Amino acid sequence: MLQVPFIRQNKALVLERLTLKNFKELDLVEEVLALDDKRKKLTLEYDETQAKVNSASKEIGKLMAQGQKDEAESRKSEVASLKEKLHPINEELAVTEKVLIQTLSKLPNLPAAIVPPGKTPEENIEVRKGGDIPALYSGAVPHWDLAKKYDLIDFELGNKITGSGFPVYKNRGARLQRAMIQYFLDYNTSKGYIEYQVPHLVNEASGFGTGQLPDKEGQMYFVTEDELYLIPTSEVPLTNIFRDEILKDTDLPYKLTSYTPCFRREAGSYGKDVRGLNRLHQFDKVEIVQIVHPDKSYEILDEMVAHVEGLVQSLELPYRILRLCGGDMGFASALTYDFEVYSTAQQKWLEVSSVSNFETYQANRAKARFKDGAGKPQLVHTLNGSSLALPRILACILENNQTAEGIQIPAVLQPYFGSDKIV
RNA sequence: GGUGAGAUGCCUGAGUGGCCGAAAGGAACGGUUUGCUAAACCGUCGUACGGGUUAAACUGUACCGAGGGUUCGAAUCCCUCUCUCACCGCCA
Repeated sequence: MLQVPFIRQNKALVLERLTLKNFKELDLVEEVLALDDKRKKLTLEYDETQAKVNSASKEIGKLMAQGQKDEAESRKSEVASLKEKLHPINEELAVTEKVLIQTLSKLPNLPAAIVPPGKTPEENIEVRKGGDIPALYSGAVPHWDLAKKYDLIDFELGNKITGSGFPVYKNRGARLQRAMIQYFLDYNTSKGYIEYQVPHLVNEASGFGTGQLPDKEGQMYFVTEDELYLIPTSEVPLTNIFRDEILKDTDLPYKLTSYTPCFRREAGSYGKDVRGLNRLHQFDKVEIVQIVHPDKSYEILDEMVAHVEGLVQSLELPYRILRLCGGDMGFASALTYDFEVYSTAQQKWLEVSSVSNFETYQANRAKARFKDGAGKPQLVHTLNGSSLALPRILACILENNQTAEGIQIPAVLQPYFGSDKIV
């Protein structure tokens, strides 16, 4: 959530930045300010009336102790009339506060100064690229054919057990997935990230804290009976570890990593985008999260991008790093870099990581704070990134490394996989 | 799932209607003492939203798991919910 005092002091900037994010409901800004004014007015009114009640009550107590019953009774009736006023004020205040939060929640985060303008993925800016796109082997086929040929993934079996988008990995396909998880986690922990295993279902407060709720409700699977959501990414449980916490500034930054499956409904996706491993309802991902001092977050964002880049490079895959334009960014993000790897057999780039700085947007929703030098609570900045999402990496390894003799396994994965080739 | 007990500040823990935003101890932080460490001593040690101020000081309101109720007045009494613990049942 944006902070109301900030909106108040920087209204023009807020409107300009929201426009860059291709946000249309600009009237909401004015609405938020009006609601906040109303909230303040009602708060004052309530507090003043309640103060009168409190002091009268104290006096009644004294009068009773002194045996001045008549005087006490008259003060009682005075309090009663004050309380009649109090109830409606209180109710209106509660409604106003609720609507304020609801309205404020509809405003996305403001894009950082260096976010390029644009509405579509075509307008993202390529900031770096690396690796060579290999010449296409003459007998090359897409990964879904390779998966069948080498008996690595059974898509039909997933259809039977659950539905489309829930593939079954088997044999060396399953082994390769496990090898990647292991390697990615080891890579992250070697750079100071603390490994976590977190719940795969979260409550509503957690969904709100990271910005998935209420807006992206349809993206998450919901377990009605227990009112829990299946996580769309481990960002949600990891970041919510810090919800309603006041941290010590000397403990910052917190660096966390976790492997979890991720569940996404992907309602409305269809066609060739969902072929094979390209877009799934359940997939595996290793995530990195940092909780940092506001002064350091952009420096740390760069550090995280470099961290993920090192991981992609070690897999020897052709990649590019994009700075997302305003219109392509996520709701809660202030600046996002996407990593894409090139799938030779499909001849297209596939997103395998998204690294973002949320500044105080999530922290304000989750009330994640630290005590600054003066001992005052201040919102932290939160960042996260995939390191990495597995299915598309798997697709690219299979497609790019295929030869007539089989599929070559990247050197860094071989110790985990137990072999250098799939034949 | 059943039965019983409980939920107070960073922690332990007192508080059963007004003097309680909350005793006491511990931890932590700052300082004094000390050759260093330890000990001792002094001080600080909630959050949110308002008012106020250049900023402070100061000040109002709320919060003792959450929500509601009784009362002039609630941490304290009542109701509902959530969670925790113990025992039983079931079970990886």
